[in-house]
Amino acid sequence: MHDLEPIAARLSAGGIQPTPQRVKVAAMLLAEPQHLTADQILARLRAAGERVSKATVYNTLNLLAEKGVVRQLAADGQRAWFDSNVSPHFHFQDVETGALTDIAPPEVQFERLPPPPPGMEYAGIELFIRLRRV
Amino acid sequence: MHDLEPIAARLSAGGIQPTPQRVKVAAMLLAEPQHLTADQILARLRAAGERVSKATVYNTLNLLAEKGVVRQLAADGQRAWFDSNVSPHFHFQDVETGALTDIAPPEVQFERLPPPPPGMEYAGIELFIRLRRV
DNA sequence: ATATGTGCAAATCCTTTGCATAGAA
DNA sequence: TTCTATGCAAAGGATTTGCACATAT
Repeated sequence: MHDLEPIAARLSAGGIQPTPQRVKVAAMLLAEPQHLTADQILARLRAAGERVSKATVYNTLNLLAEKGVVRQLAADGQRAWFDSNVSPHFHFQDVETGALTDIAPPEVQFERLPPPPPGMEYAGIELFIRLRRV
Repeated sequence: MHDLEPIAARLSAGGIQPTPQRVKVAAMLLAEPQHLTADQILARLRAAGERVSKATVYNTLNLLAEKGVVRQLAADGQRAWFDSNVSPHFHFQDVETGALTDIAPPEVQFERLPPPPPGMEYAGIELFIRLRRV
């Protein structure tokens, strides 16, 4: 793992103290556009020889999501998925494997969306298009 | 709890053997348009004096969802939500409380949607508009 | 010094499973 | 009878928590 400085900078920019563990967790997810669970990230860190605890991985991912450095997805009712891409976009999901694929924003255009109820405002839009094999 | 006959009929129509427990579980959810977790349904059944086991509630809800009698939602990464409304519609979700509210289909119109990838077909669309207090 | 972060194991929450019993076809 | 459903408790997976230790400010 290299190029940790820009990752550390992104954490700092998000108001997160860039500790070595946090930078490693963030770097693993932000390495490329992808969707990973906490356990997958932990496994990859371990496989890469890094020593990070499970608690720290969870703490860090929650913190990153809260600060907007990564995006947390509710893709299934069982576990949280973390998306390295925080710009607006949508997802295909294979109903059989659970695999997630990005849909670029121009692929989805809304002709109409409801106004938020009184006293509320939009906090985000999550669109999943479930796919099955033909 | 009354009017169980039409519920039993809906189960039969869905190819589900309408046992007393299944009818009670289904009746509790289908009583009105609502979104409930398995545990909420179990608690309400118990509060109503019904004796149904947790395993049966889970088994039944999974079966109902599989057969299309109810709809299962991945509204958060922690637990499954069950929706009594199986006709196409979308949801608001309060990011703070997790509460779900229906959005009627005409409120959302898509000007454009991506075609499914080769060899795949649409299995459903799930749209959550997250809301926060202003 | 004082705040904050980390690691471990235990605890918690949600869901499924194994298996004996009960009920339906 | 024979197949299917139910209930209980135990097991399982994902996540959080408590607390002592380590690290940063």
